[in-house]
Amino acid sequence: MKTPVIARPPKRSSPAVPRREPPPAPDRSADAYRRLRNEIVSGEFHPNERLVEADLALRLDAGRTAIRAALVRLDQEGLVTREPNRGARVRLVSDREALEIEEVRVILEQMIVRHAAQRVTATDLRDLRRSIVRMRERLAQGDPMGYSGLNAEFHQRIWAIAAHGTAGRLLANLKSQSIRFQYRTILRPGRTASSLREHEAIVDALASRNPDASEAAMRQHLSHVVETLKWAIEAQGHQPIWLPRAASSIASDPE
Amino acid sequence: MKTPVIARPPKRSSPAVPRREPPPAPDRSADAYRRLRNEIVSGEFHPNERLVEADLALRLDAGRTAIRAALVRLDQEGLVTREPNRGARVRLVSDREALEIEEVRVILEQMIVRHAAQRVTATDLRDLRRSIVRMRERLAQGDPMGYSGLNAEFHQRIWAIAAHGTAGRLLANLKSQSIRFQYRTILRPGRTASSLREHEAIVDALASRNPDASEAAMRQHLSHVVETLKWAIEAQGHQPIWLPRAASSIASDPE
DNA sequence: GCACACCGGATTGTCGACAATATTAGGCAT
DNA sequence: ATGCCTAATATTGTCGACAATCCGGTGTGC
Repeated sequence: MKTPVIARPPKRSSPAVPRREPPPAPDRSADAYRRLRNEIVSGEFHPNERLVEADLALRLDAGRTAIRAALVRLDQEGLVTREPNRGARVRLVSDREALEIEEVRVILEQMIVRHAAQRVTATDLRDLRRSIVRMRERLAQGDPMGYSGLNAEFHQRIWAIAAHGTAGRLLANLKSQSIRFQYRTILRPGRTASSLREHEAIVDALASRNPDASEAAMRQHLSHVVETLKWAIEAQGHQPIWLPRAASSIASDPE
Repeated sequence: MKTPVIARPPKRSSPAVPRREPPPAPDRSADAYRRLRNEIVSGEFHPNERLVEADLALRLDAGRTAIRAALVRLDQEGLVTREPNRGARVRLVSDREALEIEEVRVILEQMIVRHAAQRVTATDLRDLRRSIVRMRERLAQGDPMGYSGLNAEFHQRIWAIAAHGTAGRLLANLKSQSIRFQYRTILRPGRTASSLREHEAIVDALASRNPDASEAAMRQHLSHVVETLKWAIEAQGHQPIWLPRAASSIASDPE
């Protein structure tokens, strides 16, 4: 074993007298990563679509080096797959995997809302209620897409309140992987209305600062989300209208 | 929105008539990643130690390109941190973070053992019992390190039985991040013996194929693990004999 | 002695070129 | 037409060189 000595932490330039506001470093590499990631999660590419480094470099106006680094990160993140000498493609998450992801999400969110219940402040509750008001507006306007966005924001707000970095990171990552499925769940008729009611229940439980009640409310909500996801998968499986005939071999592809 | 068309999956060369067994591609890049990762989790570097690309390239006999890719992966994985233009260092996980990680691990393991209870086969049970026998041997020999290794193997075996890829990946990743803490928990007197008993209880519960009982047994086990972790953190905090005086500023470093 | 600007070495970030490998297309015999 | 071998192309993987940036030390004015 090695001598158990700890190294000094990196010395950040002490901001005692900040000479000048450091202009946000351009950092073309991280930028390319962010943009590529955005394009993938927002569905700019088809699942399994090849991601050719040179093309991406042109498209994102970045060097191949930056693209390469971005692809490595996205691979580790589970958004793309890379095979040696064969390049990268958008990772297709299977139905089974989507359910796995949702299952993990359920227990993580339960854990996190429990933390949130113990730390929530009056300000937090006010913000959450405002979110709900805006969701109600979208519901009234019949704007399920807008509602979905606010829904994501709502949950992220709870993550922030819980201040559980580890769980929050994992949840964010899982969400980005399964986002394609979440699009479909929006379309279930009547789902939005009940979702709103469940969110209200969660806020009420948080307001009571009762971890058990909060977890229960969250479980109630997420059980319906899982149900809706299963419905969406079923519906998709029976109506693969968007699949070219040749690609039907996917289902039978042995792996 | 885009035309919802799915791309064809990659065509693997059909192994109908495998002309020749493809010798496992050398793949120096992935190799560098594995070795660097190994050296980090096995404690070859101090926490916060700088990881200079050129040095690593020499040390691992790899190009700087490969090292660079490995560092990007390890960053995404949470084992190192990278700051733009300032290089990479071994990530130091704080006490708080270690507890967060363990907390997530607890709920994931509970979920996974529940799956395992529904899928466990006679062969699986036999293997688990063999693991226990070997653990008992190590305990008798007073070899806590060896026991710890078998302990890890035991849990991984359960992950494999559960066949929950998503949760398994997350657990493996969490474990590698907090491994430095796990070393310390080994030293708690009497812990090994009770740990063994708890493992036996888990196997018995799995043998009954009862998810609730299995989860309870796992919870019982992990609650003690958390307890031991807290003990280890406490003990360390009061005896920072291995900390150079100057580095005591770590605790007060605001971030 | 202190604050500050500046310089030199060390290290990371990026690019272009080339090698290694996979994929496709074409030719040819059956 | 089909199957198989070979050549041509497309794409990824790697290296070396250089630019950009950071860190530490040194000198200077006050």
